[in-house]
Amino acid sequence: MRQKIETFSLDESLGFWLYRSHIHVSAALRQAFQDAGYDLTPEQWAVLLGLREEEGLNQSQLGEKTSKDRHNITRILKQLGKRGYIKKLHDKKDKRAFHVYLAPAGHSLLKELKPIVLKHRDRVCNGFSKDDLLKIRNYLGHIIINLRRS
Amino acid sequence: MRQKIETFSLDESLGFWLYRSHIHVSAALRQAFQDAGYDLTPEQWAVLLGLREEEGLNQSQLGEKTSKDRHNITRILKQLGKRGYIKKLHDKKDKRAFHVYLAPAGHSLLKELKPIVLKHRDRVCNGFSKDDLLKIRNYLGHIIINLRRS
DNA sequence: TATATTTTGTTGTCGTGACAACATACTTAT
DNA sequence: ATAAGTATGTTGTCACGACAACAAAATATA
Repeated sequence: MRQKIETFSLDESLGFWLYRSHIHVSAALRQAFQDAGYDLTPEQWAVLLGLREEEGLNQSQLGEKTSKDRHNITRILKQLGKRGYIKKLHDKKDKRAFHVYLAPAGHSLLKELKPIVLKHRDRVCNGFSKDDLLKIRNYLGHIIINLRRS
Repeated sequence: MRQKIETFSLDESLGFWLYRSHIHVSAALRQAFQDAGYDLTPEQWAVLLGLREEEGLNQSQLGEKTSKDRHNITRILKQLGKRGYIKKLHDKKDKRAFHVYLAPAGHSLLKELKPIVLKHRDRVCNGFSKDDLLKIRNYLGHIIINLRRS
């Protein structure tokens, strides 16, 4: 009769594998931007992408979409605004809120970065079938759901 | 004849799913520590765990093990040292290097946190079979390998 | 041996994630 | 209508990831 050994290690930790893989993917994208001469962080990229999908969101909604809290969204938008990639318009009814849009420079940037990001994606996904990618996505979605409600 | 549409979105981005799931898992662990009255970050936890597996590593090796660069290791160890969880001993031969060890308080802490971490792990892994977990680990390992060599 | 290169670790800066405190303004309850 | 509660956004602090610059010491090379 074998006793169950309740222990843990980094290599057995799902959370740590998520950390590791995230770090690597993020670093590779950062590097790809840098190599191409763009001074853009992966986080800024995510916000731009979120914006393109749904322009006119307010900052909270944008944060929800990109899994960032409003504090961080504020600062990331500040960076993107400084570079002229986005613009914020006041909500006519709600004087607290803004609607965030891509500025023309933002649209251009997305187009310019497209080949870089596609190349990066191919590199990350090398060796995976469509089915693999779907499975990974489902697994990760499952993990997130596991943590949703207290 | 259907044309292939080369586009991308956050939901189709593997990197973004990794980001999202990592953020959720990390936040849940941080919260679990906090709820139990421990002021410890998931990163500090990872370093302690790495140390327990292999005491006496120097900082570079510890960084390699925990996927952190030496700059961050320096500062995380500073935090852990302040709290008395680790100790650094000079290498006899190499005057630049340290060997890092768990202090008694560090060993105690690991024991105390064990049930919290196991509970967290069960929550994250809820609904996954052993086989699922192995597959996820392989997928994530594959991604990391894809990014290893330029 | 003398010089150049590499390795180990620290410090400082910036961007980001977590969090508290705050101001403003919208919403709900009484 | 007034007050209480809630939502939006900003700012500040700390910890961490990325990176540059640096010091010290080991190693390689001439």
